[in-house]
Amino acid sequence: MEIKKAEPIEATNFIEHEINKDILAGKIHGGIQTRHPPEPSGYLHIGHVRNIVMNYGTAKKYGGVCNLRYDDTNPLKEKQEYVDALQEDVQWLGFKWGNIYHATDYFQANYEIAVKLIKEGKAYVCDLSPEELSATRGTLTEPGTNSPFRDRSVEENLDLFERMKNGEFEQGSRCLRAKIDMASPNINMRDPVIYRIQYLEHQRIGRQWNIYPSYDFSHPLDDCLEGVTHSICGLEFEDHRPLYNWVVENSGLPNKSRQIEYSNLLIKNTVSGKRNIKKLVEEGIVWGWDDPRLITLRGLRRRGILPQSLIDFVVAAGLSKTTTICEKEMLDFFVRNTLNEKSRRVMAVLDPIKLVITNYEGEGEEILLEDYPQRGEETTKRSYVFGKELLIERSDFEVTPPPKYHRLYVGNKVRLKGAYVVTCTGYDLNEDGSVKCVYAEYDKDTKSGSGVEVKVKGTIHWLNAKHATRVEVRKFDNLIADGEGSTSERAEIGEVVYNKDSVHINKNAYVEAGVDYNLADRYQFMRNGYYALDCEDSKPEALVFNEVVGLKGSYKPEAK
RNA sequence: UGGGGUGUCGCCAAGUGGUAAGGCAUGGGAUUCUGACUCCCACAUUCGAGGGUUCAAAUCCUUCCACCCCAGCCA
Repeated sequence: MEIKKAEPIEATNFIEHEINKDILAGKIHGGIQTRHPPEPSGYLHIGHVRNIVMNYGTAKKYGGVCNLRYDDTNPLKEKQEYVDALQEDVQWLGFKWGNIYHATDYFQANYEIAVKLIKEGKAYVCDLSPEELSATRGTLTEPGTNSPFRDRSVEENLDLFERMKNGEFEQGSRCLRAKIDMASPNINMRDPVIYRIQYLEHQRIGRQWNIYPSYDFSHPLDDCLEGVTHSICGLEFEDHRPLYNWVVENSGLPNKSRQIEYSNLLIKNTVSGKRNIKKLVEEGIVWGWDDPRLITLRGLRRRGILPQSLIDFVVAAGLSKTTTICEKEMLDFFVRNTLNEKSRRVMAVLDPIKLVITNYEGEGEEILLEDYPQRGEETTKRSYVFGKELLIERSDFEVTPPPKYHRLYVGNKVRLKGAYVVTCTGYDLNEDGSVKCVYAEYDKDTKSGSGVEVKVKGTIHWLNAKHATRVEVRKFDNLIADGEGSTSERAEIGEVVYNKDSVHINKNAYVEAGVDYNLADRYQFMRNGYYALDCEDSKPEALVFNEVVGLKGSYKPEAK
């Protein structure tokens, strides 16, 4: 891959400002390099999109490269399943990595640097148990105390570390610690553990290693080894930065990567965070990682949300160091925006009532409907059948219309999308008082495309009762955290109540006959910004539609 | 009560001493064969609060307040 020598660009966020400063200060000798370092311990969700956009996007803007690196230093949590899914999801988003690396690729190098640190007296093997170690770490307000093993000789440390590597000791019995400062006000600097013993089957390298470097040790090293110039990560690592720098400085590696932190992106009242989502999956509260009620990439995808919307949303949300909790409406806007641009339109009726065109004679006639009206003249068209007996949306007729209602009521004219202008003449009621059937007369001169202009205030969508396919429509709500307040905004599991009725199944919806729901295409319902789609993973007859797209600007009877 | 961060419109967010960008949401209007889209117009005399420096401060100093993160051999 061609890598451009770093030059300042017009900064759109504080990270770019920082990078520009580094370039101007002459700290960058080649191109900009970043990395996307997920731990394969779960599926990607919308919060990760910011990280992905930052890393891949920033590298791209500078003409540099972003590599994908699996941060697989903890076999306990990681699975091949997640490794595979991660790549698919990043590709689905449309980002391209330079190379794929694994933290495990650097285990030998990490090990050698650890040995070097031991030789320099900067690391030591500690025999304290995890409990003992914790007890000597001190507290937030009190300093820790030195380990009794802190001043072991280099020879003894070397020997012990070698034997840890060879698997001679029990898990948890010993660890390698960096010798920094037990009195540091920053707890991360109180002789952090940099290697631990673990006899676990690693999803990638099996039982090759008995010792595993910790994140704090391997991450900065891997960054430097790989040539990363800027290691962009979450705010939670901010107070690890001194340790990051300590490792970089003491590694002896020529490339000095710099860590820059930014805040995470959350959506208000949604359950976010890999750990939280995982819990929902494991406890069976949702169907899986791709449950459409979830904000995982796969969940959003099954809801019909396109990757472009997510990227646009994240870019629009900007970047800062304050915790970003966006309202769902903001995401909705970008979802609508992309869908509006890309979806193929199709007529559908979610809650049907019959409309009879009393003066219509004959078996029916062909009409043409635009597939993509947003493309203007470029659009393809499909053929559909107009007839005597139609289905319309229940909400498109009112017995006693509220003020400013301009759809169907007795005496009112309305255009049937793509077909004729009709005048409502009457209706039948069921025994329970609900509307059974609506009657109307059509004006044969008003066919769409005929050039005859009739001013009507409403246009409604419809289906031919004989040429409509009954489909199951499922509506998914975000699985939301309970109510207001900072705790629930963060959507911590265990502290929140979930909306119970988050899936709405409507088996009485209809769409145009002949529409192929196996296509990986998006369809937009006729009015109100409802979108329907088939999703690859769902059953062919299942049509998912998402309310996330909202009902912007629809008729509000309460508004005068 | 230790350390590290953050506080600019209902929600995001620019701004880095020269007199408050933009997006979402909202309200109003135009247009419309989707009450969608599009298009106009409105929307912070004020930047967590109080002091101070300066001709001039959201930007500098200072005191205070609020919230977030850190005591895994997790990342």
